[in-house]
Parts: sequence; structure tokens; C-alpha cells
Amino acid sequence: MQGQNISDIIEAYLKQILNESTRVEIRRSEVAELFNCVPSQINYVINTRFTIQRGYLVQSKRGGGGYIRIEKVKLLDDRDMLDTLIGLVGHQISQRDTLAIVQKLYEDNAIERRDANLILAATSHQTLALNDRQLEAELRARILTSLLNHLRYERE
Amino acid sequence: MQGQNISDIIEAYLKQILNESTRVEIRRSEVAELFNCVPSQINYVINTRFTIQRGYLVQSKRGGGGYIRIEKVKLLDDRDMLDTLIGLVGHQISQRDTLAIVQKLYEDNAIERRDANLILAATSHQTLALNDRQLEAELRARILTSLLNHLRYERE
DNA sequence: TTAACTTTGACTAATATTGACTATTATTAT
DNA sequence: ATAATAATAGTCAATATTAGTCAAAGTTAA
Repeated sequence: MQGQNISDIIEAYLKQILNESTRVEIRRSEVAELFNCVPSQINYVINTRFTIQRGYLVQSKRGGGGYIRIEKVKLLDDRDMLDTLIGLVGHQISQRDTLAIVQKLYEDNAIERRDANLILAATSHQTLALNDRQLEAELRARILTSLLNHLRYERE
Repeated sequence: MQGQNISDIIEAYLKQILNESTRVEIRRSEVAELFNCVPSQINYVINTRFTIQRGYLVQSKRGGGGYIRIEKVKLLDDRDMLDTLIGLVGHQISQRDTLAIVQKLYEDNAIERRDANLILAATSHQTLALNDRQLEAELRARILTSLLNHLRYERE
């Protein structure tokens, strides 16, 4: 809220635009120049202030005509539960525990049967097929966390 | 979506024509002149935006009266659509091609928006977060293949 | 004083643009 | 017919134009 540092100022600038339209599209270097900072500071602001937990979706493209686009999305009611579950997942998780979490989501009507099956298919031992047990559990955790994060908000 | 670079503009131009007829036939040099770019840029646009993964067939002929013809095809009409796609995936696939395939599935009503987003989340570079580029592409292929196979019996 | 947060910049990655050179097909001249 | 020439499109690598990552250094607040 305060305008004490550049990151806060840039954050306020972007949010002010987002007050009027649901999305803002910028050229990173232009905004950096506008606020007299290095381009990577824009990434810092986005990574710390425009996260999915706060209801922002960010997309970007490099190369000529590149951009960074920030979109405000509507968060769903289940997000506290999702936070809890993401905490449970941690940085690694077994297939067995994954099944438990997915079943819980299904029972709570957070996802449909179809989604549940997709998630289980994507995270199964057979699919991941890594030799390294540890790596597999970590990867499963990342995939599951990412999927849970996507359940947070509603698409138009 | 973007109108920032020439490639996007040319893409939009061609797709607008394809909205009205199922195929478009151009003379490369004419389109290049129309958009004030070098002829090989047309090839770049076609190679990056009108791939088979996205549901486009491209044919061309050189010499006098030469042309480039782009045709929009429906994968759903293909009896073995899933097999075709799985073949395209192969044993490794980039995030870019994954996006193309998933978008095509969505366009052709093979999957819903929600499923599309889940699949993309599960296979993104950020989610997989492996150091090994090769391993990442292989893993992405396995996950995508697994999901595609899932559509097979999830379907009816 | 220390832990968290911010700022910076060197290096990396992705995407787009350009043009020289090559390949193919059609047309014309012999 | 055949060879030369013209009229196309294709390939590829160099360069340009963006954004991303990461860790070191600086700043602030508890």
C-alpha cells in the first residue's frame, strides 16, 4: 500500500490499471524505464505481488512484440481448503497420498470424476516412470500442487 | 490475439480468411509485399502457427503459378484421432507443441476448457521444473500420452 | 543483529526478422 | 525434345528483440 519503495509503486501502478480493466498488458522494458529501474525488477514485482494466491494470472511472450499480461481472476470459495491441501502435499508426495487427496477433493465436490481421473493419470507411477523414487515423488508434488493451484480460480 | 508483431498480424489475416472458407491459397510474394516483409517470413508464420498439431494442412508448389495452400482439418473426423495425436507426441514433446495439441482438442470439443487447463498446468515447464531439458520433454510426452489415452475410455 | 525484503545486473532463453543461397516448376528459345 | 531462363517457394543461419533466472549486494524492520 505504501509508496516507500519502487516495487510498491510499480505494484500500485499496475493495480490502478487493473481497477479499470480486468487485464493489463505491458512491455517490460517500457515500465522499467518509466520507473527508472532494471527490467528484472518488474519480474520481482510480479512474482511477489501478482501471484495466483492473490488472484492474478500472468502470461508473457518473448521476442519481437513481446509482452507481459496480468489478468485478475475470480477466486473460488475452496481456496482455504486448497491452501491446506497444498501444504499437505509439501515438496514430495507418494502415489498413495495423492490418491487420498484427490478422493477428498472429489468427495467435497471440488472436482468432478473426470478431473479426478485426469489428475491420477498424470501423477501415477506408471506415467512418471522415473528410476529415481525420490525425484518421482518430488515431481508428483509439483504437478499436484500446480493442478491444485489451477482449481483456485474460475475461467471466464 | 496480439497485433504487436508482423507474424501475429499475418497469422490473423490468414485465419480470418479461413473463417469463411476451409482453405486459403496465397502467392507468397504477394502476401509478403502486402505486409511489407521478406517472403521467408511467410514461411516462418506458417511453420510456427499453422502446424498439423494445430489442425492445419499445408501444401505448396514452386515455379510459375506457384502457391501456398493452407487447409483447416478436423481431427475429430478422423476415426483414429487419438492414435494420430499420440503418434505426434512421440516419446518427447515441447511445451509449445503440447499447447498446440491441447488447444486443438479443445477447439474440436474433445475436451473441456477445464480439462485443457489442467493438462497444460500438469505439463508446463514451470511445473516439471527439471534441470534436464531432454528428460523434461520425455516426461511431458508421457504425461500427455497418458492423458490422451485417458480420454479414450473416459469419453463415452 | 539478524532475517526478510528489495535492488541490480550478468547471463540465459524464447521468439521474430532478415537475407543469402538452394530447390523446384513452368515457360521460352533452339 | 532439350536447354536455357524465369518464376516461384524452401532452408538456414545470423541478427534483433524481447522476457526470465539467479545470485550478489544493499536496505529495512523486528
